[in-house]
Amino acid sequence: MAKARHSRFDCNPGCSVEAAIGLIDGKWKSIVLWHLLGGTMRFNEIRRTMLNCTPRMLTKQLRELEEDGLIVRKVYAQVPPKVEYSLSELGRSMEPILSALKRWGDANIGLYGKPQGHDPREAT
Amino acid sequence: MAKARHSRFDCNPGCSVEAAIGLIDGKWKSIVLWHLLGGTMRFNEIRRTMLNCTPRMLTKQLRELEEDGLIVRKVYAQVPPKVEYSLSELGRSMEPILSALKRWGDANIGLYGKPQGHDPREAT
DNA sequence: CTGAATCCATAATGATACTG
DNA sequence: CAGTATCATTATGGATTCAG
Repeated sequence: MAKARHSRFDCNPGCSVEAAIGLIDGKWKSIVLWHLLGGTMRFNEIRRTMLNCTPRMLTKQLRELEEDGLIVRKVYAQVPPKVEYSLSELGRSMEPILSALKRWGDANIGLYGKPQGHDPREAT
Repeated sequence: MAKARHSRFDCNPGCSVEAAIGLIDGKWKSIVLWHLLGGTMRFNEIRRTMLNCTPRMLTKQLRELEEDGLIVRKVYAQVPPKVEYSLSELGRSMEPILSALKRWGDANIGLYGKPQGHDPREAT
């Protein structure tokens, strides 16, 4: 959780909705988490799932997710570099939220052809 | 739904997670929706639940939610003005998401004393 | 009461190029 | 491969004032 990057608890102390949403806002966070539900992934592997995300942005989002304790970053000391990202326990506990988002999206905006193409549960 | 304010479907066509999250990001949207789960509310009534939200911001968020078809804005032609906001069917369908957020927040960040103080379900 | 108008500060995101 | 660095742009949020 590091230092409080989120000064967004100004709704009121009990507003946990705000707290929760604060961790998965940002343009790509929820997507990353969703993909990681399917298992460990490497940097470029994640990138390939969202080609419009620049490495700069991806790095930043990953770092924040890591700070918030939602994902785990594992670096292999080798050349070429290898870094793996996976969900922490806390991150995995967001599964209900992510699933709810997915279901809602599929039901209400899934107008773009078949909803999936990459259901994490059927990924490696 | 108006014109596509959300050009955030760049993950991939099936990425409904992104689509869904795109509708409730912003600093206050999820909070507003959460509160409206408890029933119709007026402008300042909503404001009082998040004192750090300026009228400008609240207006903007409400307009966007309206554009996206999540809430309904009802204006009474009278003086002083009276405007009521309530969830649309679509907005109400987000209840699972909002509940998931709330539950997660309560479980993982509810370190600020008793979680509620305003459970919409027990509001008027 | 429910906003709109204006101005401003900062944060978020993006493009591009480069590196160990 | 997994990032950094730099620059530019845009989006977001806020303060304040005004109005029907």
